[in-house]
Amino acid sequence: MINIREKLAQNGLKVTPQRVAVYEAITRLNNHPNAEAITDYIKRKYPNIAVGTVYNTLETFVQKGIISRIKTNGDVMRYDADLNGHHHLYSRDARRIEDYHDEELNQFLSEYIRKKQIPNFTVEDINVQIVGKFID
Amino acid sequence: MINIREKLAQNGLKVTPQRVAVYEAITRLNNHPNAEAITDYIKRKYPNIAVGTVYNTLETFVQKGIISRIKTNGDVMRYDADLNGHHHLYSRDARRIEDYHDEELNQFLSEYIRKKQIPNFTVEDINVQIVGKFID
DNA sequence: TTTGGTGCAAACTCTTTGCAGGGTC
DNA sequence: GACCCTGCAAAGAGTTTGCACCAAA
Repeated sequence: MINIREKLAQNGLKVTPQRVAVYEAITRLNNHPNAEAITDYIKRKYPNIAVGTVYNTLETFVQKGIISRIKTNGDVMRYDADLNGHHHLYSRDARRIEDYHDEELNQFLSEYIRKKQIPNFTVEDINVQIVGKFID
Repeated sequence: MINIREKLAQNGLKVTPQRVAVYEAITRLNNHPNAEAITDYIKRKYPNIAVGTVYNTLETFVQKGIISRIKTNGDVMRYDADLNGHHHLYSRDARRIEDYHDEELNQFLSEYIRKKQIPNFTVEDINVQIVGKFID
């Protein structure tokens, strides 16, 4: 869990209530929310926040590496505040996305890919999507 | 390489020039094209095809399992006609997506995940996204 | 004749952008 | 005051939908 105020400062970004709220919304919601869910959440506390601000903030955060975008089926953009290497479980339609932490898998994959040496490509990150059915 | 006419028939879909064209566009372009690229490609041959038709067709194909959607950063929907288990190399901004075939990796992953038994989840498919830099 | 499927255009959703106002160093 | 950030509203891009027409079984 990072301190968002410090993180903003480190990146030369002003610490504003909106930015803090956006970051907190993502961590609290922790369902890899989209911009709408984030905005709704924040509006409970700051009813005046503008969607434009939310989108701008999210984009800034992604650029600075404070959060990351999660790959979806292309319908909406979704965000993740957890930057520790982890993977995701997807429902078939990709509406539901949950974390899958597996250090053993991480180890194996980075080692495997390092050895494999993909031609004309420099690997920066490896993400596993496990698609299937959630059983509740 | 499947025979699209047969495939359509098997799925109770009428064999129309548009449907065949959409399928061929995806295989020919083979850059995991979006609807726009597919439409542009088809228009060279059938200038009258409607975008609505392309979208409808793509959705139908995905539902029937004739093609699949590729996960993106949420900007646009992109499609893949190759249903054989394979993975993808992504540029950081996810604009460029290339195939990564690796049977050894497939073997390992399906075996690994099978053994691992993720609670409350039935695995149907595993996809690895390798994010990094293409060197041309 | 009934049932899809297509073209066209309008509608809708999600995201980006321009601009005026406000806060902060 | 210069700069950055925000709210608001409009614009833009991508996708979906409704409807009339057409073609094939």
